[in-house]
Amino acid sequence: MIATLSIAEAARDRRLSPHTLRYYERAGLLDAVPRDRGGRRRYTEADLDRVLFLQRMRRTGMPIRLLREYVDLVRQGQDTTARRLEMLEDHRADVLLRLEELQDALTAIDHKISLYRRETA
Amino acid sequence: MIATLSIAEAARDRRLSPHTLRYYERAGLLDAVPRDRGGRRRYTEADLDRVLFLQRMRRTGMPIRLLREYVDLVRQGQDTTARRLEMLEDHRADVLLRLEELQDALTAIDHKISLYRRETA
DNA sequence: GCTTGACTTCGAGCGCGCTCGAAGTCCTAG
DNA sequence: CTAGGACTTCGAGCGCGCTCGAAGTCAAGC
Repeated sequence: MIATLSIAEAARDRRLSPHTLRYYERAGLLDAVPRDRGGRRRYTEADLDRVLFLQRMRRTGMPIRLLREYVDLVRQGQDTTARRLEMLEDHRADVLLRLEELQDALTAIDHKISLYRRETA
Repeated sequence: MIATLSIAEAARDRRLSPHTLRYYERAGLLDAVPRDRGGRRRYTEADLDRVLFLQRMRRTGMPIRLLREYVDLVRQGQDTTARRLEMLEDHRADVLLRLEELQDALTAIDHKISLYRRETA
């Protein structure tokens, strides 16, 4: 038998709150999480993988709305892969742009820091 | 005489809205912008430089609250440079962290994209 | 049987960063 | 003198992504 996790365990595992896990489910980002006899959620490895994916996308700025769209496509099955690929490529371009922005800002910050260091010394 | 810009010009120049420029001023992020006889703002180069700085910091996720704190330190003068340096270093660490996150996500996205490409082909 | 505590659903609330719109002022051109 | 348009202030509103709390349920341990 495979191990499943309670919401508290899953939350600890993925370093987010049970509130957020329920919110993601409500928001349509997780397929109906299986329940035990008492109606409590039992997270499977697949659920946790999905959460990991969501976290990565969220951290890189993909909005919930688009994530829901993507997840809906996954639910609709095989013939949506082209559209999903397109979404991933779009997001990839976004990430590259933000990488550039961060690099640019890093340069500026470093410049300013070195000015301050000189001044303070 | 040095050129100054109206709010519309400044906004165009910095690619943000007049609303946002006023908001930044209200939020204490810009020193009182000089006005013409009619009470309308005239942005100096120094103002635009400040805006550029703010934009860079905002784009890299520094909250308005911290920016106000920083700007307040600038207003307080020379003996706050140590604290300002500290803030910049803190933010720098943040940026590095987010760079790592982005890189990590990029790898994951690329992996997923290549899976989709294989599947679609 | 009773308590405890981790869970459930639901709707409301919050902090952030704008974004907008109403109402008024002022300069310029005709 | 008038109309137009770009500005002003002010407060309210909005979209996002959680975050929280109330009220109820359920299973386990004593």
